[in-house]
Formats: sequence, structure tokens, C-alpha cells
Amino acid sequence: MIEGGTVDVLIPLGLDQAYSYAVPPGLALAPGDVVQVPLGPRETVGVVWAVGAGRGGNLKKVTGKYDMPPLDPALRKLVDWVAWYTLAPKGSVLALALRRQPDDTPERPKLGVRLAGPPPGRMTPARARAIAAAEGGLLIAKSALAEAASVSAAVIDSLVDAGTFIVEPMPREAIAALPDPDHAVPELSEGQGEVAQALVAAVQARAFSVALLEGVTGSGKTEVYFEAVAEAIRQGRQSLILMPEIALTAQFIDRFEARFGVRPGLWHSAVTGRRRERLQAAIASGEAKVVAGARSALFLPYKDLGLVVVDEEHESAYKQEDGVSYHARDMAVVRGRIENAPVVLASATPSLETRVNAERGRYTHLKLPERFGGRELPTLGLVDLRRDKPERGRWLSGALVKAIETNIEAKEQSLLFLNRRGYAPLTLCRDCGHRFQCPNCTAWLVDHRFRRALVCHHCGHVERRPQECPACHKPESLMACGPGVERLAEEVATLFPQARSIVLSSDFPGGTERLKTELMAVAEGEFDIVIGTQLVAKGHNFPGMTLVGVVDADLGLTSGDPRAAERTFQALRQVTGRAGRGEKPGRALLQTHDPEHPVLKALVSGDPERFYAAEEASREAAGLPPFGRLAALIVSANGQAEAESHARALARCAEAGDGIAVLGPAEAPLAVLRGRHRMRLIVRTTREVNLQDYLRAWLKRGPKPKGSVRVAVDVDPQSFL
DNA sequence: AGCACGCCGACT
DNA sequence: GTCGGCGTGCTC
Repeated sequence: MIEGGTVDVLIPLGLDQAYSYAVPPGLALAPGDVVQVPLGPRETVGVVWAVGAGRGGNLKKVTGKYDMPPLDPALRKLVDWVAWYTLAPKGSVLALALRRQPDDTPERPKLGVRLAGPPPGRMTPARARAIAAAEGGLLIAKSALAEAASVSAAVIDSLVDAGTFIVEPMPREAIAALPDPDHAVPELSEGQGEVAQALVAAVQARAFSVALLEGVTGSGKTEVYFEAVAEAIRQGRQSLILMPEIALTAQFIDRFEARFGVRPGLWHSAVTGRRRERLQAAIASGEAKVVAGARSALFLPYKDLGLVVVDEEHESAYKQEDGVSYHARDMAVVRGRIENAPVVLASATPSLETRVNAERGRYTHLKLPERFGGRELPTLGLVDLRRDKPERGRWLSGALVKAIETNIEAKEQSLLFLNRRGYAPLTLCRDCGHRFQCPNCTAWLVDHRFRRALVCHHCGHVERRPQECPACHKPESLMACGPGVERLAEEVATLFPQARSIVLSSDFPGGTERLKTELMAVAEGEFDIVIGTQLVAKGHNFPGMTLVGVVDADLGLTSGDPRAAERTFQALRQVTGRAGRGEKPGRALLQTHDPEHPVLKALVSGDPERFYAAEEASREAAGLPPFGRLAALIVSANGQAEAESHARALARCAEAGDGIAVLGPAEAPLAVLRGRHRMRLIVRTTREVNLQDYLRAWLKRGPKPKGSVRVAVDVDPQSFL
């Protein structure tokens, strides 16, 4: 505590340094306190980062202190570490941890309406919809009712005036009920029990450790790590379960509730306003024992974190690339270390870097080899499209069609996986060969029949699909090339007119909400055939699904991305794992033109080790460093001031013997990258298009004398801990 | 993040 | 001749 001295205040903006301010007499400040300070012409919120170390001179004064819990030392350390590691300005990282807006306005009880009076004198369609939606006399939030009845709030208000609805305060929903670790203890198999025991022991040790929990889809990973969560609850400590946003579904919440009797504290982008604030307060006070959240939950102010779980560890959604660029899985490991808490990384298809860490003994490797309840893994088979060739304009082989038929007869569900949105990935003119290309990128425009448009999946460019060729003006000459899910749906409708089918893709008309509803409908067996892109592979349990058909298993294996094979393997393993999770055994058929491809052979063998071995071998053959020794750089032109720290970061990478990946955008002096440290440039990116071209252009442009390099390290924080 | 300064294209 | 585009820099 200091009175009348100076403090260094970090402001949650793109500033790398804390600014010094004078502390006015009568104000006592300690590190972590949230304060208001003048910055330029305005007042801003900031956090006291240090006390008494300020430079002298004419300092502005701290204007005030917010009445909110200070950022504890662990969280401040995390901010410092992440800023150091990602080379983002400290203030930008602080902004991630300080997303709460200090708010002094008193909390007003939320008001709901209830159907209680006679119908209004004048009935209108909108009013009728609102009344119908409020049927049953339940208390509903006004906004929710307006949404459900698709009427404006004014309609509800008029019905309140008419006396049809009455207004009542909504009961305050419990934001963080206490989970009961013994609510419904599951019966675990011997293998599961052992793994669960290892995780429980890690929680009991109250020390930092990292475990990779690997288990096939349906092996009970969730049940097993729930035992570790239960142990943390028994100790009265908090648990964080990180998951990709998409996986935070009703299904997960139901499973949690079945195990612990209450819902977990849910943290994701859709949780807003007062609810967000209350959850944050409950986390800071330690009242919220379990938080299930998307990557931003990493920066919440836990009071006593006893366990961190990263579910679906390999998911690329953990990677944030805009603003502060970080990998939430890696930062979760760092947070575990700072909090001295165990970390569990769970996946059916671990990422290569995590496997490397496990192999080297940095992480314990726990495996769940079997499916839960003795259920068998689906049998996988390849369909050689060179022999079993669909007719022109068709994409389903005889073998797959037959399998679907059998499934329909048996009243079982089938899933057709094709990771391509839209109708056709390419449109060309039969006459002159003109191909529709994006004006901004070099990608082909994807035909979206449903939207009657040509869309660039890379940059979002949209244009109308013309009637005639824009080059030779021949009418009726345009031809769709290749399949997308919409086109596949057409084929399915022709082949199986009696079947109930649905297309599920991320651009589903009606948005995420309707998509969730439809996923539930699929789980309840309301469709015979599901045609879906990547998203059907993730986190959903379809008990009636006994057949998975992969329409094009070669898709993704040929791209220039160094992680293409890994991602394809993961996606195919996950999607084929959708089969046979219910009572009946499942099978999967993968259509391919290259049945000898090592990735597919490894997949069919059911032994993931074969894939990883093949992958390491191919990396070696390509002259790339082994995984785990690969750092990534994010390079951009920036002010001179930062050049030095960036050069230091580069040197750090070089000392560690890491490869360097350029993620761009870049105007940076290549000399810094090559000349001083003699490093090999490796491209590693999630950007799918044109990276080679981009890099070539970048190299051609050559070193520029002006500007500095901005660098961020990615992938393997352990080597820098 | 805001806000100012500054340097090149199309307008009354 | 100016209005305004957003690139770059600064805020204790």
C-alpha cells in the first residue's frame, strides 16, 4: 500500500508499457487494483501493475479506484507471460482479462410477463402470436417472448396495457449452484477407473502437471475427467473446462447435470451483460466451482483454481489469430503452471505437438483404449472409386448406395460426410472454358444454389450467378463441377426419395439456433440421412447412426498445408467415430481414388500410432524439423520501438533450435529472419489458400530497410517456461 | 481504443 | 484550389 506516491498503471489498450501516475492523497492503492486514469483527452480504466516505481516529473493523477476485486497476482503473471510469449502489447492482453466493464448501475430485477388476463379488445395477428407463445401461463422474459412469437416488444407492451399480460419480476437464476461430486457416480470400467484414479491423484497432489487423456470417440473421456472435477469440488477448489465454442452444447450440459446435479457455470460469447458479470463475480469469489467455457474463459479471475481441462485439445478453434494471437490450449498449460494446478488435455485425436510432449515425458499419456460399455468401434472400409465408379454427375459409389439402402430398410440412420459447403466448388463454361474466380483472391467461386449466388469461401465475396458465360456470352453453357453438400442432397433425393434427409453445414439457413434444434432432431432419429460438413464430426452423439459414408476421403490430403494430413486424419477419425455409438454396431465406408494412401491405411487399421509414424517420416523426408521443435512467427511491419524485443524473441527461437513459420501479413525485413540467425523458413498456417504464392511474393519483395519485425512464438510454450 | 497529424486523389 | 481517404504515431 502506498499513499501519495506513484503507481504504474497498465491500460487495456495496445500499449506495451504501464504508465506512471501520481496517487492523490487519501487514496491507498495496491497492485491489481482497478483504477481510473486520465489518458490523453479522456478517462480510461486501468490496472495498477506496480507501486512506487514511477518515473518522476509531472505525472497526471489517478482519478479514482473502482469498487471491484483486484486482479490477483496469478492473473497478472498470466497477462505478463502471455504478452511476453505472444509479443502482443501487454495492454492488449490485459484487455482479454478485463473484459468486464466496471459498472456502478444497480442491478434491476429482470421483468417477465405472464398470460393472466382476458384477451385484448382488438386482436391482431401479432398479438395472437404473442398470446399463443405465452400459452401455459408461465413467466417469460419479455425479450424471449418477443423473439419466440417474432413480434416486437411494443406488441407485448400493448398487451400488458390491455391487461392480457401481467408483469412480474423474474426469479434470479442461480448463476453457480454448488455441484455435488457424489450426485451420480458412474460405474467405470477397470481401464477407465485406473485412468480416472490417475487424474484424481493429480488433483490431490495440488501441483502442476499435464496429462494427455487420449480415448476414441465414445470411450468415456468426459466421464473420466469428470472424476477429476469431482475431486476438485470435494477439495472446495475450482475447475475450468475449456472447450471449443461449438462443443458447449445442451448435450454436454445435460451430461454434466446428470453427473453433478447442477449446470456448470457457462462462459462463452453468447453469455452477455449482467449474467456475464455475475458469473465473473462468482468466479472471483470462488462461489462458482466449475466453469465450462470457450477460450476466453482462460482469462477469468479464478479464486482458487484446482484443475484445468482442455477438451478436444486438437481443435483449431483454440487458436486465436486476430488481435492477440495465442493458442488457448497452450496458455491453459501455462495458467495451470502459474496456479500450480494439474492440466488435462483430452482428445480422441491429439495434435502432433501434444503427442510429442507426451512422448518426451513432459506430459503423462493416459489412454482409454475401448469404447464405453463394451461397445465396439465401427468397422472401417475403403471404397476404391477407380473400380466402383459413380456415373457422371453422381458421387456415391454402388457400395455406398447399397449400404445406405440397407440402413434405410433397417430403420437406422446414415451420415454422409463431405467437407464442402454449397452446391459445387467450381463453375465453368462448357464452351470457352471460363472459370469463375474471386476478384480478390485466386480461389474459385463456390456455387450456392440455395442462395442463388457464387460465393468465395476465402474472403466472403458474393456475386449473382449469371445466366450466360461472362466471357463468351454463350447462354446455358455454365456447368457445375464437383460436389458440395447441396448437390449431394440432390443426388440423395433422387436415389432415396422416400428417405427423410437433411443438410447440415455452417452456413445453415436459420443460423446457429436452428442448427442446434436440427442437431437435436437428428439425435432423436427424425432423419434417415444426414448430409453434413465438418460440423457433424464434432461433439454430437447420434445414437441411431450406424453408417458413416465419407464421400471424398482424398479431400484435404493434397493441399499444400503442412498440417493437412494431420487435420484430415483427425476429421476422418472423428466423423467415422460417429457410427455405432448407440445399441447397434456401426460401420464407415470411405470413398477414395487412392486406397494405398498412408493416411487412409493408418485410419482403416484403427491404430493411430501408424499415422503418427507415417507423418513423422514424411516430415523428415521433406526436410522439416520434427514436430515439437516448430515455432511459428507472426510477422508484421511495425514501429521501430519494438524492434529490439522482437530480435530478442527471434534469437530465443534460434537458440531453442526451432523452425520458424511466417504467418504474415509482412513487410518485415527478411534480413532479420535469415541473416542474423540463419534460420530455415517453414510455413505453418491455418490459412488455406495461396500461402506458397504469398511467401514467394514476400521473399521477392526482399528486405526492407524501414520498419521492424514483430514476432510471436506459437505451438510449444513448454520450451520457454 | 480514440484522436491528431499528414500526405495523395476527385470535387465545388 | 480544398475535402477527405486511412496510414502512422501518441497517450504517463
